[in-house]
Amino acid sequence: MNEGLNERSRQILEAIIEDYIHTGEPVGSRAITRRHDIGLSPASVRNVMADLEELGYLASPHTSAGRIPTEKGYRFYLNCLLQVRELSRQERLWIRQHYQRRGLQMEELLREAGRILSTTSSYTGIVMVPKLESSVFRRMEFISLAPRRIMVVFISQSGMVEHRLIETDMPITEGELQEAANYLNATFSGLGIQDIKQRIVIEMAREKALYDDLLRRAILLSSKVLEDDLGGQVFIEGTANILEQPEFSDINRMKRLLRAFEQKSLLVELLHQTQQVEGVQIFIGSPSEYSEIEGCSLVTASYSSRRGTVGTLGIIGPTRMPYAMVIPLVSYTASLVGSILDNEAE
Amino acid sequence: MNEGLNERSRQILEAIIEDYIHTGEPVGSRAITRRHDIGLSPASVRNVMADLEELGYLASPHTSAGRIPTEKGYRFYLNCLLQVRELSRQERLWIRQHYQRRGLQMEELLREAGRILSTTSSYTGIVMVPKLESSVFRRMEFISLAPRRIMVVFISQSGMVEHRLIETDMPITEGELQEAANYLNATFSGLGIQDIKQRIVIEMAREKALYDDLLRRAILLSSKVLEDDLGGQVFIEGTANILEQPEFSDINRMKRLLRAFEQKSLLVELLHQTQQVEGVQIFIGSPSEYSEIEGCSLVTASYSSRRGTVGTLGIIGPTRMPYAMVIPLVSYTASLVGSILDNEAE
DNA sequence: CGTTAGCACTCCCTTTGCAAGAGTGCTAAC
DNA sequence: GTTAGCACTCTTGCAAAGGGAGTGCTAACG
Repeated sequence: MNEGLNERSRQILEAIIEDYIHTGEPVGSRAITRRHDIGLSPASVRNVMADLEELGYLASPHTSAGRIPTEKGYRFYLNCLLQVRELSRQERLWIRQHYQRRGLQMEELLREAGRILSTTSSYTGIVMVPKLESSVFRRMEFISLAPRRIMVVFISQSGMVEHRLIETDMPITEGELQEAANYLNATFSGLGIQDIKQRIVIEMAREKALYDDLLRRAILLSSKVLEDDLGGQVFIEGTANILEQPEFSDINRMKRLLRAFEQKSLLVELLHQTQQVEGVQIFIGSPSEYSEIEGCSLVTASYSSRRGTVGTLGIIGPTRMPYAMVIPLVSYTASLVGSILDNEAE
Repeated sequence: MNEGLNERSRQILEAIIEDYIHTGEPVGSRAITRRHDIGLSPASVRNVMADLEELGYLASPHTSAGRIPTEKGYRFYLNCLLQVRELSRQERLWIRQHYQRRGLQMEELLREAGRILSTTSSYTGIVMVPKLESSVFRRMEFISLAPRRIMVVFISQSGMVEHRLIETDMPITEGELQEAANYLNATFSGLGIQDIKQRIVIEMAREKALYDDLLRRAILLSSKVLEDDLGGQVFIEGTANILEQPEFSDINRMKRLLRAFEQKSLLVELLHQTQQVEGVQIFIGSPSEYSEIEGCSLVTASYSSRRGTVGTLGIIGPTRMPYAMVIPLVSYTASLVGSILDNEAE
């Protein structure tokens, strides 16, 4: 775990990273000795820094600048050096106060969570709406718009609402629709979407065996509704915030990041990856792998309600980020959102 | 209409504005004589330019730069000089092809329209979803989530779907809800929301006189649903596009614009203002009035379906914008969206 | 033998000065 | 009325110079 760094090296590495997080400037040996009490002269610190650079934890932008942490440096810092403090009671209270508006719909709640994450961190908040896949069916309604055009409204246990338009091959009357809905609601209510999909496949297989025409149609309808992935939307709040960071004074970097925000697919992918994992996840954008968010970190955590709905939220900011503040914020927000979802759905 | 400018001044003003729109650089007298055939020497052009500057149509960034159009200059250009060509059949076809995906829900259609506006203009597309106020009621459904918690799904004639959560003072059973919905649907279907609101006020007034408890509740429910403004959302698509424009190499301007995009309220206000007007509207952001979008222009047009739903769409870009291309694009898009809405709602 | 002071060196950043270029406004001639 | 000529202004680019910050090395110190 300590990766062969002795106590002194670790201490100095930590000092450098924390100073760098604080100022954003490369940090030199003298600055360290001034700001931290390590009982060494700048020259000694320099020796250690040279070692750390050789080991790949630090880098220097040019010969006569100070050092900045590398990706590897950050990783080590996050794994071994950083101790995340818990939020104090006051801080918790302060965050909780932002969520006071009750009776929010799920979508609004999550958007709000993104906004709050963004403003309290002064970075960009990012919330992935739960995939319907991961939720529990409550009810669906069919509303006939035209003989062959049906609006389907779909509600999950946790209060997610999705609607979509489907077109049928044959006209269906309102009455038939109503019956179909009743049948489906009675059959599927309380089941996970995954299970329902499987059930549908089975039912479809013996479709011809169904003597009841209506049931057949109901099954067909529901399969149409569920065939596309619902949900999985991403809210990004506070885009402008992150651009205040000095690392984005480079206008091209800024544009690249904005494009990535607009695209969203990259973020969806990343968020989805961390979905399963318990606790706070930190993803550091490397120039090689995810160049769009080079220089950025994603701090995320999954939230979930008791009903099993699962989504991810977090913040995205420059890798040079006060993790000691951000990590508990994200973690607490995730649990808060989870419990609000539980309450709201009652 | 010609505001006292003689033919020559107008010709030169047009030449300057068009050159400026094209290059983005202040344009000097020699450049004019080279690129346009006006049979005058640079010196003569200079005289005219000095006059135009005096009259407020042009300005010079500094003594020895060329001239750039002022706001007033642009206005005159738009009113008197610019002749908007119609789109060719091919161009229409080309745009139409982007809208091929059928069966889109209204929301998705409008978002898509924003995206298409953005990519074809290479500026930022902006679409205001119709205010529910302006639409015609089709149907609502109540879905009971908990004894006192009801999800209301609201559908307009043009296929807009809104849902919201309401809480009631007293528990209502599913059966009662169903009856209430039936009653409201029967009573209000086909009426404009405005009318319905009035009706509700009247009904509420004689609430006590209603012996039927259920009807009273139904009215109460519907008033709760309609009390907040629904709709009026704004989609902004292609933010990153506009930032490619050289006028936004100034990073602060860029940030200001992004903040305005995030805020949206300013845009909602502007779009709402132009809602009533027929045809393409152009709004030029002035440093005095709407400083957030200083240097930007909004080119908008209302779209409407036969059912009376009305929204606004358009693009936002730098004031230095090829209006001859953008205006017909916006205009055609508005009519296209209108007619798609008509078809989709059938 | 680890630590430290001293010092030369490197590199960035800002300032300064200068020259080139573009465009104007004015005046005088056509 | 139009145009050529010219002095003037202002920006832009470039190069040189100076200051500042920080390093790496070496030699001395405890």
